[in-house]
Amino acid sequence: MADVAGHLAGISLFRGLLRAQYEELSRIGVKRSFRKGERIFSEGDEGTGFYVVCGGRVKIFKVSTEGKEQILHLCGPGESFGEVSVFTGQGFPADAVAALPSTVLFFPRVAFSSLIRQDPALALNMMAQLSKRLRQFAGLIEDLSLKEVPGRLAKYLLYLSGRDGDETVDLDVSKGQLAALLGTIPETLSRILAKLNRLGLICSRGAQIRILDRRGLEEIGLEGKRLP
Amino acid sequence: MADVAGHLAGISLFRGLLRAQYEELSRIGVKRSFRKGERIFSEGDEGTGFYVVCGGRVKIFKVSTEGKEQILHLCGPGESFGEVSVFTGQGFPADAVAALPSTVLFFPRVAFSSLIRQDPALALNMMAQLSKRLRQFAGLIEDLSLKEVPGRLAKYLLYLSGRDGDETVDLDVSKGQLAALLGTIPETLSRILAKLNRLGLICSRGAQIRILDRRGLEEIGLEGKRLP
DNA sequence: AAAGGACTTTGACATCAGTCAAAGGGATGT
DNA sequence: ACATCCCTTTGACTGATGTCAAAGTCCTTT
Repeated sequence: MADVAGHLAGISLFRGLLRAQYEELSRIGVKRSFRKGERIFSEGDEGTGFYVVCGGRVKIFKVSTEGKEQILHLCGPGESFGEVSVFTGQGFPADAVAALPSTVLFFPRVAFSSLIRQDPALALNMMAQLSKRLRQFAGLIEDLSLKEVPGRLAKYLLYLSGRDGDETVDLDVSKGQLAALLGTIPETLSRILAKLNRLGLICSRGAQIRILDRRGLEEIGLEGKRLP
Repeated sequence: MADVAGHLAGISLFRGLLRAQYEELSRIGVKRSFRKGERIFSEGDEGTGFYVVCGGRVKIFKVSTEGKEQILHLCGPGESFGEVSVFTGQGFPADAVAALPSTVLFFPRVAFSSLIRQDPALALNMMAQLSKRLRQFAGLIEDLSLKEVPGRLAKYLLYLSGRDGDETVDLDVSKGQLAALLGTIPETLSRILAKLNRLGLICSRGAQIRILDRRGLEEIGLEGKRLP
């Protein structure tokens, strides 16, 4: 229990709450562990609550009838998922699988609802979380509909390097998963990485990618320039 | 004022509030009118509040550098938009334009925030609204990434006919706008409509479309079947 | 009724990206 | 060290969809 309460402090969804709320949260939160690849829920399952990632990584995704996968979000420690079904009462809108060995906290819907009713700060944090995800989804829609794959990849590389401020970025997911994140397939991703290498925009060796021409990537990822 | 208060009762975001809250809402809400095509806000504009549509229709969309447009949502009477920037404090994530002559209520951010802090019912309604939009966006991402245009169109036609329960549906948007909603262009939409006609799945005359083979549309829109 | 303009349709074409197949490379476990 | 498996890369090909251009249709305005 003390362990659970410790986690709560570092989770943005639970920032700035009253002491009593933390105790209540750690009382209703249930810790669950999943092996890599293990399924947490499936699209359409009844949403009996939502989750917060403690450790590992959880993949939220959709699958087509032909088996192609589109990742909606990769949730790392401190991030929540499955909130949507708490507030709409329908089934989960997507699948969730542990992309790495993962530990999560599960908060049952009813108990959490009554908690959120009592604490405006918790409600506002939740609205901020939902809004953030909505903004991210709007960006993904924009990318899928209005950018070509090279543009999406360039933007993603800039995003990764922006976090570190570094010229060398490490892909934190396999290339197959990166393809699913960018709305394409591994073969296409591989070809475009090769092309960016040839053009001297990047220098990639395995999961390590050195950015050689940031401006060039910006033209492709942000300004819609096409590859020659 | 009485007029404004009258509107509030029928808006799902404001359902089930205390009488005092309605009065407060009608006090802080500002009515604004827009001509057809008039811009309400642009992506990146500072979000000083959010909107509720009273009459008309508001288009929320993204535009690519080449000018292609992807509609995120068409907001009709009773629907809200621009909420995201209330809770994240960043600029609006997309553009908003009146698709028809429209009247909206504007709720300034700060005043609304304090209101939501006082009334858990309003907070829960807002979370439900955000969740609903999130679910819709997840569906759009799925469609854009995992379905081809015929599938998206078939699904949309089924959606329209489901509302009426009727075999004949009327497109409530121009075909150009429908294309932007489905993530394609008018030429492609036109060709696919022609193909569905040829195959005997529908019979379209202008904006009127009669569904001749519902099962066939379901195979295309829901099961990923390809057109011959 | 005529004229103008916007929306829609059709055709020819280019191209991006997915499919299928096979080879290459790297990690893991025996 | 070796074998196996999985991920990744490359090649040849196909197909869906966007681009460009022109013709057609509908609606509004004069």
